[in-house]
Amino acid sequence: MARPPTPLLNRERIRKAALELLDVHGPSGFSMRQLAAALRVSAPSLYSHYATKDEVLDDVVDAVIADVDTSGFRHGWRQGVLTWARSYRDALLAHPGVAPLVASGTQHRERFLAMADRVHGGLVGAGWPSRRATEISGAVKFLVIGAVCTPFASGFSDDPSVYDGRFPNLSQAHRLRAQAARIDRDAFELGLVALVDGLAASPDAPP
Amino acid sequence: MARPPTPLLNRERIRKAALELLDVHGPSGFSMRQLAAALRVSAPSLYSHYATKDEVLDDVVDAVIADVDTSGFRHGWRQGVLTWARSYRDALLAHPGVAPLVASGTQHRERFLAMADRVHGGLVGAGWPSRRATEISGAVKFLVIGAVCTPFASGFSDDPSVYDGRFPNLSQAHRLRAQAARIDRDAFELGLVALVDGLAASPDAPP
DNA sequence: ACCTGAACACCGTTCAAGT
DNA sequence: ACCTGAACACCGTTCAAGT
Repeated sequence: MARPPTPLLNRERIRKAALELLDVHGPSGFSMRQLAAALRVSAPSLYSHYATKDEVLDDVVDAVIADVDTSGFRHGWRQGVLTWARSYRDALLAHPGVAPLVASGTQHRERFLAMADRVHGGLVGAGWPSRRATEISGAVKFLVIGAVCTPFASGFSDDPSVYDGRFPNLSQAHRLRAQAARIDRDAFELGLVALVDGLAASPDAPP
Repeated sequence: MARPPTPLLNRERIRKAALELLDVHGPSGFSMRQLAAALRVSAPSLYSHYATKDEVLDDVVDAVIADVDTSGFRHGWRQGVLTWARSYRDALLAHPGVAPLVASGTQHRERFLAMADRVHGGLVGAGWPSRRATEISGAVKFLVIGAVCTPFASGFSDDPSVYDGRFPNLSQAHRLRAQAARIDRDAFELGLVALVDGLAASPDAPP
């Protein structure tokens, strides 16, 4: 079936199937051949719509980032940063397979730049020096990316005998795994609020 | 040359060559076949010493983590956290290819647990409730991993025309790239100090 | 025990060929 | 323009064979 009357594929269909494949099988289970199979098409067909695998993944990241909320700066820089960071984390947490792609990408995409632009504008508009605004954006992004790339609590074993004796301070660590999602969120929230509080207390902080 | 009198390989030689290969070619350029070639050996030979590629990478991570300094808790929890976070970042920044491996790994390795144990012990010993200590460890780790996985400033383009008009707040963004390393460090330092300051100001903070 | 070449089931991507 | 099968240069890993 070559050149069917109505095209079998378009970028949107490919992007949606790619996101689904990432969600279900994770980044390591994602391949152009698997993606093509999910779309009931041969692998080279994808190259009529995307030049490379990375371009497909770039588009997926872009779509996920679209949900990030930068409107909070209307209510001051603190609220702006809190809303941005939380919605950024939420968006990536909804698609864990996408997080590593955000971390490693060079992110020249429109939506990334638009997001960075609004955040920087919000901070400078509130009175932060441009230089400080850049650093604050960076620090918050680090926290979000870290929180989303490396689930902290789930990194521990759920077998208590792993810790017994050898790591006395982690003797309760096996309980971490059971509540991993909550602990990861609490750790993120603690870090985010402490960071914003610390910034508010700094000498050059705007009111 | 089968079964030579003196073995050609051992885990240490493999691990060192693997780290070098990662440093030079990055994670995407790392393969068991390339590693074997660097050691002037056939690829299957590696499987006499490591069961899988992941096991090799695990060992490399473990060796890099060995440099992390958790001794600062002798001088109080603030100094402990600052020293830990900075040396953790330094260790990973010295081997950028290793950072994504730390982020994605489940990290059951001895040295990870030993590090987590000392940090948790240091925080609890200083007077933080165990629960809070876990969250603080997590938040700091998020910041470090984020800082090391996703170079912030270098994610921007060095072509000014990319920003002109469309992203007014980023009009100076092309200057970021030139000083990317310094800006990334400043953003990390700002975030780290603000986080520790914010923690120190919290209601349940020990003296 | 430790190394080898051959082989299996995968990759991303290119290309000539079809409509 | 859009899709196909065949092919190229790669993967990680297994396995029988050698010493």
